[in-house]
Amino acid sequence: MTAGSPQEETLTDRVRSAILEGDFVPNQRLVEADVCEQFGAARAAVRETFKELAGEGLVEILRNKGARVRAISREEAVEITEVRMVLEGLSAAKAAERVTPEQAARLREIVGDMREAVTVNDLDRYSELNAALHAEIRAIAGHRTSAAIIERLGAQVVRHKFRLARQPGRAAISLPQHELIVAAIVARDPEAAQTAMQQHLRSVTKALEAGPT
Amino acid sequence: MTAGSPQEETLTDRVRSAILEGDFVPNQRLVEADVCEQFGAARAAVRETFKELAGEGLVEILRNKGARVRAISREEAVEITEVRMVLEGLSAAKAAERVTPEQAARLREIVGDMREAVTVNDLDRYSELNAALHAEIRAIAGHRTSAAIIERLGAQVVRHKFRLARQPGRAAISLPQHELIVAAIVARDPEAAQTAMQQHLRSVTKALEAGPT
DNA sequence: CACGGGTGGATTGTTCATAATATTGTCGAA
DNA sequence: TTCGACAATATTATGAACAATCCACCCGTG
Repeated sequence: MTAGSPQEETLTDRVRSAILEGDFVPNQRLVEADVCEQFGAARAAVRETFKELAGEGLVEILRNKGARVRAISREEAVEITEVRMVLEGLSAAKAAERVTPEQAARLREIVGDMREAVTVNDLDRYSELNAALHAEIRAIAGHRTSAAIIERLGAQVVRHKFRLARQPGRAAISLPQHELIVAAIVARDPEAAQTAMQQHLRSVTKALEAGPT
Repeated sequence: MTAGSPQEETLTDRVRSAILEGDFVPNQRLVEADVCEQFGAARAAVRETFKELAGEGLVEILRNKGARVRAISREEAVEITEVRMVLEGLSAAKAAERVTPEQAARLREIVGDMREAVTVNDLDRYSELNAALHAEIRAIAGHRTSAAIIERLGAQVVRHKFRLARQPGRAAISLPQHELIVAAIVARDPEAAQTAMQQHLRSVTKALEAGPT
């Protein structure tokens, strides 16, 4: 998870990336033979990959009908964000307990960059930094169980997140929330960190519910 | 999830049950050929099953070395319980928002049975009712995402939970906590339900940490 | 007796062929 | 024309065989 062995990229990773990159769109059928050819793999391997990704919630398998990219409804995206809310809250609390001065500096640095990205209105960069900040907090928390689940859930809602980041004024709203979170962690205040993170994601939930279908 | 189609039990389900029942013990190697014979399945199917269960965290696969039942350390059990803490807290809060009078009655009934089980010192029954109560709360919450994760995590720690339930006085400690949770849900007080549930699981974490290695 | 290397058995990883199943298109009758 | 049964096709599910890899044991040597 942190820095696993540099072994070759597995087929599952490649197919997952393809889904995340949008090479396969939601509800698209994944015909085994086609995927085989596309990735130069055997059918058995592809089948195993589908089962694996089904466990991650990225594809769904219908008996005798094959696999397809799972489409995630807005309701489900809200549920997922609610779960992330409490898990990232836990993560933030743990991070506040364990943060070192170096890590604190790193957090401040990221937030500083976010602030700048907002002023120059660079949404892509802001989104990138947002992901980096959350990831850094997870790393500081050192809580593998929650980190793994958060990442898995995050993969399921990439599409929704993407659209969300493009809502006008979204960055301006979330920036102060991020500042609050980092401030609490740096101050080593677990409870404040947890509530700050939860409020941040609650606002994401709200935005999702208000957004397009 | 709730009452899916009555289709035949899949191989994955059967192997998962075998692990949960203890037919396979932690760290036991799962040789493909053996499992094939034992369940009368083909190797390809067994392989797929292993990949699937690996995704659920029940088995681990070592490249070119096969699969084995994953052993969960006490530290990991604590982490898992921490995650369950916040997720079941979310679940309890949602349940408090949505509970109907009939459901409230059912909750009270379960707690009543728990109380009785404690007086007659029937630990098995208490453990059973405990699971039933938590499941009922999840059902009331109607939050599939969190329910699925909670159940997956619960499967990983069955062994630890089993030992925990046997600690002397454990039931006497957790009974009032359960009463508090149900009271909050019945009173339709989400925040109280959430904190009550979190405190309950926090005590489980404590007990785990204090328990045997 | 300790150590290194090689060899044989066991087990996994991969490929291909075959059977089972669902879907789609076609034809005929009302 | 429209509906239903039936056949053709596409796709998945299963099974068997082959190749690659790892592991433990054994033997020879210093």
